[in-house]
Amino acid sequence: MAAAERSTRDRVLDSFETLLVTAGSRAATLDAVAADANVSKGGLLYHFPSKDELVVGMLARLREQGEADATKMRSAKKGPVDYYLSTSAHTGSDFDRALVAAARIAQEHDQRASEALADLRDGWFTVLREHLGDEALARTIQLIGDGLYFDDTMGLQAKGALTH
Amino acid sequence: MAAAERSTRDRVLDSFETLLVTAGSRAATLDAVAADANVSKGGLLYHFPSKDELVVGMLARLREQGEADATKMRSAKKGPVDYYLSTSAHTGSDFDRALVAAARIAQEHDQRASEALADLRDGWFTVLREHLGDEALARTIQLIGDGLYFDDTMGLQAKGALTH
DNA sequence: TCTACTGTACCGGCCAGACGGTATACAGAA
DNA sequence: TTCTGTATACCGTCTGGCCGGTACAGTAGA
Repeated sequence: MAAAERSTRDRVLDSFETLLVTAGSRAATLDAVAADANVSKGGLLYHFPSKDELVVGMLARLREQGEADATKMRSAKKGPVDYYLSTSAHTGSDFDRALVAAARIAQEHDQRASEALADLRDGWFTVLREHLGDEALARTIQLIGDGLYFDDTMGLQAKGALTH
Repeated sequence: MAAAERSTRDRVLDSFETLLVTAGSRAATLDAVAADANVSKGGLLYHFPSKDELVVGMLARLREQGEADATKMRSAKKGPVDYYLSTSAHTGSDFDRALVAAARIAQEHDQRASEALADLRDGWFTVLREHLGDEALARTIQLIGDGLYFDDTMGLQAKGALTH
């Protein structure tokens, strides 16, 4: 208990994301989230008064993570393209999980989630275009990244990966 | 009622897919599907004794559509690559809808749906590799197609599309 | 008469959310 | 330094509604 001093609030969001990713939105019920986060239902609802607030909180955290990622991408040793493609495939990071979780929410026609994801993609695209100086090429790189990401989140796994 | 003589069974599957795609799996309830298909709940359960059977029926139809698509791809005028990429972005076809619907189901960790999707992708890959004679290139083309597809199903829309 | 339904009535479980507690910490007053 | 008040961070139960599924009686057309 000394290390890993994660707040209840963060633990709840972690569990919400994990359930969304591993079991789908149907399974991500308040009870399930509370149980996974080792909080009572009442405790969960203290931090997030409704399920909708849980979504809002998750997306807010995603945006923070996204800004941090864009910064890392800009200053990556091997350059933004390599960074982008190598992190498009599943890395198992918290950011990854948040991304997939947001995608699940977006599918239930949630406007805010779709916007958050679109904004993230815009951010990456901006960095790629700045670096490459070519809009069409930047778009193609992004499509390949999307493809890698897609294959991975779908559990399809592209065997002959482009990266490495 | 003269034209569009679609069977009740097919109409139910259509509605199930449509609801999955446009509103997510949470919204695709038996009641909602029945209402959308203009069938009573009893009528729906006459054709599909359980929700699970609805999934099975949907995947069976998807596989049929998939085989037809691979055949069309092989004999496409402008070649398989053009056909593949131009149909990766949303075409609004029944096949498209079935594909996205299956992806929604797959996300709720449904093994059968994941398998059906993986088999479809294998089929496309085989055609691409046969035509191109290059495994790595075929894989890259498929990734770009996945990217286009991903962007589209996520409602992100790649503005400077490759297939314009 | 068989198929393909309609419509209604029901049930058990699950789910979001409401609500009434409880434990702890800290602050100011006496 | 003890008493009182208040805020924070929870716990656990309850309720009303929805969802999947059952049951069954009826019916129109081939």
